[in-house]
Amino acid sequence: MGRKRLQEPADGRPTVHTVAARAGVSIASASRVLNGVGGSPETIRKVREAAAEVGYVPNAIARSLQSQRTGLVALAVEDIGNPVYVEMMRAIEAVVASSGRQLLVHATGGRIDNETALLRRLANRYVDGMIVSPIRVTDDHLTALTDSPVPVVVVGQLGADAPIDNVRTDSRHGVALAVDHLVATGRRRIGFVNGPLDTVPGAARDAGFRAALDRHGIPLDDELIEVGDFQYAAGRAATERLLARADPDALVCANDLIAVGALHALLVAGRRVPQDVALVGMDDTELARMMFPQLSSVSLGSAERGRRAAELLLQRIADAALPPRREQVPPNLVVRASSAATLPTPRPAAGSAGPPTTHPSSEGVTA
Amino acid sequence: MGRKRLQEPADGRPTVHTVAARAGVSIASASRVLNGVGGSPETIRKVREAAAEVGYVPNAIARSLQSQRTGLVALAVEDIGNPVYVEMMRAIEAVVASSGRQLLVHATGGRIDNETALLRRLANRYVDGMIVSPIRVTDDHLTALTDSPVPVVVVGQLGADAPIDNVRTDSRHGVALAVDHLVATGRRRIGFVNGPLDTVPGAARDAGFRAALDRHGIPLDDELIEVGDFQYAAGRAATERLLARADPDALVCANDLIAVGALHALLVAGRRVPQDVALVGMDDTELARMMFPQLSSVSLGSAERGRRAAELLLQRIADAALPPRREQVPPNLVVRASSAATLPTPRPAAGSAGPPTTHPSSEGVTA
DNA sequence: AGACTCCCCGGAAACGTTTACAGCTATCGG
DNA sequence: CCGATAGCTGTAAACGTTTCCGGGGAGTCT
Repeated sequence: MGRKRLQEPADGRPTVHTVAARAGVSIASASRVLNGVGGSPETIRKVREAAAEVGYVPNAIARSLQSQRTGLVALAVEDIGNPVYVEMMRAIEAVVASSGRQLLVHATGGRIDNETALLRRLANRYVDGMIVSPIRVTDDHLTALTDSPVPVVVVGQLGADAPIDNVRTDSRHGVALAVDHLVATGRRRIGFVNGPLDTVPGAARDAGFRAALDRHGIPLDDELIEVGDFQYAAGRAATERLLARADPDALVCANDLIAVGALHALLVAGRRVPQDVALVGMDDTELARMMFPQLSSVSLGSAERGRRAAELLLQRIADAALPPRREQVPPNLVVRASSAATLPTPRPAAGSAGPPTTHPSSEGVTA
Repeated sequence: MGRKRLQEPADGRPTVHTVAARAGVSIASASRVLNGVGGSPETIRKVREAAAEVGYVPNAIARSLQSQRTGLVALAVEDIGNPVYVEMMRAIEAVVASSGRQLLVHATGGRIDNETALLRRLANRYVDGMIVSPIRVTDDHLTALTDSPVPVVVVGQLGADAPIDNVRTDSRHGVALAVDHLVATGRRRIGFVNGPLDTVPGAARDAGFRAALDRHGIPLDDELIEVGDFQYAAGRAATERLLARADPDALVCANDLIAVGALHALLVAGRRVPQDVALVGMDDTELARMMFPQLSSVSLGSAERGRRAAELLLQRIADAALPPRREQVPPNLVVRASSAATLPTPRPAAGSAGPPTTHPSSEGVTA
């Protein structure tokens, strides 16, 4: 039994060679049995036995090299602490795990160079595919996306013509839902706390807010608009600035973190929510339900978008020849205590673009 | 120039063979140049040029197979939505990234089988090391940990004798800090909302609470103790149950999510915080600062523990022969508005185990 | 009984990289 | 002028797996 090459690595971990030698079969047979394809009952027994005895576990890297797939899928988001991404991640992880793959998470911090570097690194094939949710999109991004050698799915807006799988929502319309609701419940001095205007969601929400006010014939008051970034602290600070110069009776916030900051600022300033100021957040994360009062929020279907993105990605991994697809998840206003209709003269909604679907709030305000 | 094997893969992506052929050198020379080791000026030029022309990117998997390291580090935690793990993850990611590696995140959902499966899967070497923060520890765990073929660092308590790198805190003492503080500010009917007692942190915190009351000579009232799991909803429900049968003047919660749930329940029940009930959470996550009033919380140094764990792991990856180490991060009470001393007869702390270090709260209660 | 089919098995190639080894050239010192 | 040395280069092995292919044995059908 002359063996051609060293079969036992110095670190003593068993390989398929070890198992084969011990079972007295060829590595080909061993491999076949271990993969459950073929093998006579006798060899199956011998190989299984030998594998169990030496505690054989196949090496994932060697397998990947051979099969040209790693079983890994990456997700790149700006901020892993933002609950909206947590929800998205959970949904993605569920789909990815059910396909027997694992999820690799990158936090980009929203830095462009970081993101493109990540995309370019895809070329080394450490991962089978990637889901990315950029908040800023540059040309550099687009080229990196289009000539990525592994499948990429984008969550969020993208240039209309880019031939890249893409699942988006309509946050313009989302803001409109919020404004419609506030107007319908009698609010008129509606403020807006947004994220940076040079981000895709920031710009879309700004446009949505202006359009919605316009549609209701409410003149735009720049004093009622503030901008920070998409974080709690910025939301709170922005709201403090806004309150220092204006007196809103309602506030729309570009995401839930900002809304939580705004709530804090409002309460510190002695405003009652919703009696003095109604508050509507965006993303409808679990954070909205944790607050007191619970926050109304426009769901942008983050979990659903995540789920769809993961499915698109898996399909594309399975078949690279698929045409690029684009899916859209509609926004959906969830009304809770923070914008309950407590103004003296609430009027029924009129002329709003489609009746907002509302989930019943689990609780009202306890006065 | 007869070539021995097919050099151009069907998918047309360049390999080191492509580059070598194009540059007119051997693959060994090409590899050497691309790795920046050796090569004459002339070959360096030719190879660099050829690589640039074909857009060569080395294949990470093949490299891993050869070098026996993947450049990946895994983190397994129960719930990726819990802000305490987000903070820990951020710290770990920072360390890991600065070593040129990437972080792979697993959510175990606290299910034992899930966790041990993950540990056993390590045997296939898809990752260079792993940080795991189990909330339950079984014998199965321990054996899986000890005979893991790749380095593992545990964040959290572990059997005293287990020869595994381990960074822990003293949450018993953490609870004591909270109780001391509440007693010192005049509270006597101190309730406790804990997580499951069959988890390591749950058991430790329970023991800490009982010991602290005992130390202060306060009789234990089982009516004032409730148990849920470590989530917001459970904390809220548990607090509702507690309030239905008892009348605490303070509440210690086993983590911040529970504390947020408790705050919600208290406010819904019409109790003022901190005037009627003082509230102290645990973990000191950003959530504590987001609430109104801001929550006092016992920091267990999650970021610090994460950072240390990552460093231990990297060191062990570099040198497997290191003796097992154990590090400890002390808890630290941060007092904020939710437990401000507003009772009529606050007395100074006496006999408490070491003066609690307190960060000044960024704001008081606005009455 | 012979031919054909089916299945099982082992050798060897392949995935794409790094690297030990040996051969070669050129330079330098004696 | 010759031997040693240093530096570069190419061949080939190695990492651990899967899979193609050809050979052989057993079973079946004609």
